[in-house]
Amino acid sequence: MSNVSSVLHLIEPLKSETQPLRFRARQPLIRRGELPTAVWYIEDGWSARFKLLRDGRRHISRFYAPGDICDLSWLVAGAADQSVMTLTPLRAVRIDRTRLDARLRNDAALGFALAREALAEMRWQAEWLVTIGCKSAAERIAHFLCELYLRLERRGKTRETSCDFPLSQQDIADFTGMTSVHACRTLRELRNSGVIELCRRRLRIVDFSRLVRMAAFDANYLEEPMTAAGAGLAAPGHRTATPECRPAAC
Amino acid sequence: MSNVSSVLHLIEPLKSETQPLRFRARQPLIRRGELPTAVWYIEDGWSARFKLLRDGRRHISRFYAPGDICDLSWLVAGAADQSVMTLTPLRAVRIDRTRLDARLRNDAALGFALAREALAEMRWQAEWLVTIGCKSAAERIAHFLCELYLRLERRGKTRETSCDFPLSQQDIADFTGMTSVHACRTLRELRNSGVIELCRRRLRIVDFSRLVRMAAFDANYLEEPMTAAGAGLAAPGHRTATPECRPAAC
DNA sequence: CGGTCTGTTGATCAGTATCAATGACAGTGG
DNA sequence: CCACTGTCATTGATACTGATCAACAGACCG
Repeated sequence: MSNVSSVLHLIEPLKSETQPLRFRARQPLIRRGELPTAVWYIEDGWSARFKLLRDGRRHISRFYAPGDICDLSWLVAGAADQSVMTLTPLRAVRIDRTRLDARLRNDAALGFALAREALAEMRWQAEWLVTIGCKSAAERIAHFLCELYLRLERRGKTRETSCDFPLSQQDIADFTGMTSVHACRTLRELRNSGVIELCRRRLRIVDFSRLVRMAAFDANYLEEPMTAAGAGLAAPGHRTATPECRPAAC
Repeated sequence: MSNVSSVLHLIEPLKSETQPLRFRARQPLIRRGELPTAVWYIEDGWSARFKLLRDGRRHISRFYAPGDICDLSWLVAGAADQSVMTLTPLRAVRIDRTRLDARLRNDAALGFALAREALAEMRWQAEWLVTIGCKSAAERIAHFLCELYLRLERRGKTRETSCDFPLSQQDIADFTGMTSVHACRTLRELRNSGVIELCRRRLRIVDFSRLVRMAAFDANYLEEPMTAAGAGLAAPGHRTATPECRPAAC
């Protein structure tokens, strides 16, 4: 993902065990409140970072797919404030936190790479905040599928136009902020309209450009035209601000 | 904010200008798609990071208050993917990006501090994702007010139990993912129930503990009891998972 | 002053949640 | 091999949160 010196490359010598560890599905990798002693480089399988509220509501704030590191935020001191559990059987390499932490204090290249990685993650989260914050159920799910597919494609984890998709509708719902019932209906619409196929834990993107349009998604973040100044054109309606910050709707 | 060597301390020698710069209210600090040439240490005033969708929907993903750096994510290469505009008149110190970037490659302490800062920001965003993703309008606004007050308190920007609050209801709405009309009604409920006072750009927390309860907020992240294992107790209803990840509702 | 923005309230509507029931399927143990 | 169990996807009926539309008053500003 990074260009010159990725975190993955730099932490290579820190892998504690020669053999990656294996976890069964639906096992906790960490529980909220625990102190992480390591981060995991995920070679295979999926997991989810989530939080439970007292009344049972659950929200998933992040999925980890093969190639992800789970979780960089554990490198700041203190207890994990969200839990992580595997969704499928998982194979992951353990990277000892103490050793990584110690090296970070001396190795500028590693610190730089880690900062870059963290900042990139921040950008992704900021984008997803916007999606959760103001898009419809259909847009949220379409956006999620676009993004997921592109992420897996960059890692060579897609075949033709399809990829593994081990998530239940409950998982999708908890990630996109809706109920599983509504996720079900929304997915059905997407399938009925012919933009995706989804069965037996496999997702196939039939019409990517249409999915992108349905998502109000832009891989290069093209949503906002940002014409030269956008000035001089006021937007109508309640959601209006001063001209220089509110280009006209289109 | 950090303990030993904060970013703020480390970037001290990088401040490009002796005098901080001033901006008027409602001016763009950056527009989406532009290449940032500096980050800003905000001494006084407020601003917002946001994104506009084609149809005019706006979502604010972050407010910057005095003491914040706007924005760390600009240190990764490439164009800004969200815009930032001032909400009030602003006084900020310019920190040249090229110089910061150059120093980052050699200075392990700076890289470490920056990484810590970025990771802390990630954690905040992940928490806010949960809030936006699964809480009610009243909970979201209450949560926001709790958090804002605590953040300002840490920086000594509160007096008694009150603080400046220059945000319009439209700003609050765009941040918490609702309409300004609904934000208005929700704020009114909070005022009517006597937990806050809010007038003439000043917020007063009358009953903090009740506000916390209304927010399902926990400053120390206490929402999830995370009893020893949480195991053996299945939760009812649609939003159910395996026992080890789903402690009973309460 | 006259325009613009903000806060406010009321009436109505749409999107999504909730509740309930069912069928398909996988895993388990007798 | 088959009943038993639990999970998951699905559908229908209904309820409710929050959006939308409309109108107006006060504050602020040129």
